[in-house]
Amino acid sequence: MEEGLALVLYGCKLAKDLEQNLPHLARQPDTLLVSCEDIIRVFSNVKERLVSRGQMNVPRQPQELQRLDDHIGVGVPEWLRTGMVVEQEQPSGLEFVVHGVSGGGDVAGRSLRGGTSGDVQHPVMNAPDSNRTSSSSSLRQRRRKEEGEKIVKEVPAPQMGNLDLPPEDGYTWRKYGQKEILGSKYPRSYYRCTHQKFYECPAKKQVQRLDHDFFTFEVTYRGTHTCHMSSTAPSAAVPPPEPLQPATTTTAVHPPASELPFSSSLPTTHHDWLSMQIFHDLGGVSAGSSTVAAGSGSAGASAPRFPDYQLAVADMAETMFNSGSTSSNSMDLIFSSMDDKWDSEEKKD
DNA sequence: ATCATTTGACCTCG
DNA sequence: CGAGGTCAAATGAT
Repeated sequence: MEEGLALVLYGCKLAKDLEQNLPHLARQPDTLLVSCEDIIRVFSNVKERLVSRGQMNVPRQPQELQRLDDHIGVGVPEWLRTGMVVEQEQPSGLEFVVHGVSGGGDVAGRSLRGGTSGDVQHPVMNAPDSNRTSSSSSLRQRRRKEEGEKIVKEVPAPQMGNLDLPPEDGYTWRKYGQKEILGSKYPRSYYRCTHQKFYECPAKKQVQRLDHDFFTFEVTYRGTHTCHMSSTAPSAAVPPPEPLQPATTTTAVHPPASELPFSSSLPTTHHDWLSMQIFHDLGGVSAGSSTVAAGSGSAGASAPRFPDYQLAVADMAETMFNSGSTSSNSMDLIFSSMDDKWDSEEKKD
C-alpha cells in the first residue's frame, strides 16, 4: 500500500507540474496529451494495484486513514476523507430539500443530454429583445424574464466560519446583484455562473435566507449549466462535500443524485469522463453513474462500485482538472498541505 | 492588471 | 406604479 500511495503522490505531482506548465502546454497539444496520458497511466497503475490487492480491502479504519493522512501530509482534505467513508456516514453539507419545482424542464432535458449532440442550444441567450425600444435606445440589453426551469431548494447555511457565504454547491458563481425583498427579512442575492462569459452558460441562482430560519438558505436555480458540456470546460458538475459541520437542526434530507442541481441527471458528466477514462483504459468494470454518488453520499444500490478510495482518487484528480469550487485555486487547496511533505521527502533524498 | 463584489440606476412585467 | 431582476460603474481584493 505504501508503494501505491507513493504512486498517487507521484500522479498528483505530475498533475501539478502539468498545471504549472499549462500556459505553455496549451500551445502544444501533443505535449499536453502526453502529459495527460502519463497522469492517467499513473493513476491507472494505482488502480491496478488496489484491485489486485483485493476488491473490498479498503482502508476504512480510523488508524488507516491516519496513516494515509501521515503519508500524504498534514491533513487529508476532509472531502477526501469523507469520500472514503461515504458508505458509512452520510457526508455533511450537501443536504438539499427540494422545495418545489416549476417550469417545463425542456431546457434541462435538451442540454443535459450527455453532450453528445454537440450543438448545445441556449434558447434564452439569443433573442436580445430586438424591438425593445426604450426610446432613448439605451445601450443596455435586457432579456425578457426567463420562463421555464426553476428549481427551489432549501440548503442549510454554514453554521461556522463566514455565515454570509452562500452554500457551496460545486459550481462557481458570480454575484451580480442583491436586493431587499418586500416582506422578507433578508436580502436576496443574485448569482450567475462564472463561466457565463466563455461558455455562455445561462445558469443563475438566487440565494435568500429563510425568514424564520437564519441558518437555512432558499436557493432558486434557473437555467442549465452548459459550461461543463465541453471537455475543456472548467466547471465541476458534481458538488464536492462541504467541509462543514453537519446541519443538525434542519430537517434536510439527502436527495438521490438525480435531484442535485442539473448535473446529476447527466449520464456523462465530466466526473464520468474522468473515471471512465481512467478505468476504461484498464478494461475495467463499467464506470456507471455510481461514480457520481461518490461525493453526494447516495450509494448506488445495484451498480458495480469501485472501492471508495478509488473514487476519492478520481475525485481528487477531478478537483485538480476542474476548478469547480468557489475557491480560486483548487490545486493549491489540494497541494498546500502536500508541498511540505514533498519538500521534506525530497530533502531526505 | 485582473477578477469579484457592491450598489444605485435602469428595465420588465404584473 | 411598484416589486423583482439585471446592468454596469465604482470599489476592493489578490
